[in-house]
Amino acid sequence: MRYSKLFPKTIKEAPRDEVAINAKYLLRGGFIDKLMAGSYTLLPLGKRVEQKITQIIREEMNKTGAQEILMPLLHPKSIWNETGRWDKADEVMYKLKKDDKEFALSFTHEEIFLDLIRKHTSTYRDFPVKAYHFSTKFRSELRAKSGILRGREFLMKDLYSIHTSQEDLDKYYDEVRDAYLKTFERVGLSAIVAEAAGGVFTDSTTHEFQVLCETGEDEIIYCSGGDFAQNVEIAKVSEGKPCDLGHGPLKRAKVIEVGNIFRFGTSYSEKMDVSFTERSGKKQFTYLGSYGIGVTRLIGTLVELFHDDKGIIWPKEVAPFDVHLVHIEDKETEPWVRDIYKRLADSGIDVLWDDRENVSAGEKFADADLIGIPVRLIVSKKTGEGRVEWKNRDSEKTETLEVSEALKKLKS
RNA sequence: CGGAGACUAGUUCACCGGUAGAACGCUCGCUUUGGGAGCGAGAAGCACGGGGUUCAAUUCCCCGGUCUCCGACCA
Repeated sequence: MRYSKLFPKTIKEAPRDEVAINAKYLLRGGFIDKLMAGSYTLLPLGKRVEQKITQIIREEMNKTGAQEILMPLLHPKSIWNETGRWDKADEVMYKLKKDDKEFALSFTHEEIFLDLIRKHTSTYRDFPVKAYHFSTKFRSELRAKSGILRGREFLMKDLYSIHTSQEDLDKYYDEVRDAYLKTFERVGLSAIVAEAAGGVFTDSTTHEFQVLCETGEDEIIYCSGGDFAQNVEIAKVSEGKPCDLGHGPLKRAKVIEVGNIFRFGTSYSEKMDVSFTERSGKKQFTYLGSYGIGVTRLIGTLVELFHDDKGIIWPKEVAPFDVHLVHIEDKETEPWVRDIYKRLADSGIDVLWDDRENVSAGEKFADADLIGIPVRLIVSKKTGEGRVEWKNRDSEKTETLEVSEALKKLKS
């Protein structure tokens, strides 16, 4: 991709009042655009990061046997009345009325998934079913804030699973838990699984995936040995107490919640009459689980965690491009950079080539730092024909390499 | 929804009771090219909306809107 063609360009100054680091850098870098508080467009760069994350999640979900679907966002009032959540979740739901019919914009999909299941299953042989989708969630937050971390409309991956027994649900629940940890690890985050309350979703205890971050809104009490973590909202112990397994005192820390998993048992199935015929011929209610990962929030979290005073430092796995190729303008060197770009692209490397003319070297460096692609390659008179200067975004060290060496290094 | 701050050029800001300035960005020309380049020329704003005070309001006052922060709230 030629940077000269990329829409839009970076912005030198962040909007005046913006405080959240993720908002500042994502807006300045041209990853997102704000329509209103809590409502953002993912621009091409942001969309690329989202696609990288989405693909990782998809791979991990598929490994658990889940299948990808896409459920609607506009829901009739009737389906929400079946579980009583039309009234119970009134605060978070966006509701609309048109020609005397009432609708809600989706803030979750348990009801929709259960409706699917009751229409398309009948016997125990049809279970379990595991389906997920990536789609927008609408939540009427009292106050949208912290940039992309708390929007009124955001992208989420939600997975639903339905089983014929609590044991089967529990087994899959643990599987998803591991898949989530793997997913977060792959995008560059180390998540802590914490016990929490279920809010409008369930009265039973749930698990949240929390990432340590000073700017987070949640707080957990946890053991650094990894055997205990609870959201402070339900924690019955306090920091400083020794943990049971002797890993030293419990700590209290600010965190960002990037995912969560719920076990509903038969509570929703009973209300919606989602049942199956078991071997004996008897009718039984099904067991529901639901599991979410906030995709847009994940992008914001990565920026909060991985940046310096010049810009973003994307983990390799989710960076919008593999390489930021910077050409320091010079007629003589133009064929060199053209050739190098082609060689990189032909080897399947995603390259953002800053081909702008009449833009100083300093400005190109500053933009490269802001955008945060992990590897910066420079082509100039100084590097020489067929050679590039390699610099990792997270280091000050540079080295000049033959293109073939750089290619080898990129492939490894 | 309560509290605080803000709203003036594309952006960041300044000024001011007498209808507006800078920087950056943008356009054109020349010159430049290893950390946000230089010179010259140019385009660009009825000052968030509405009301009030005043001879005169972008400026003071009131109402509304929007944004940011704090709080309450929260998969």
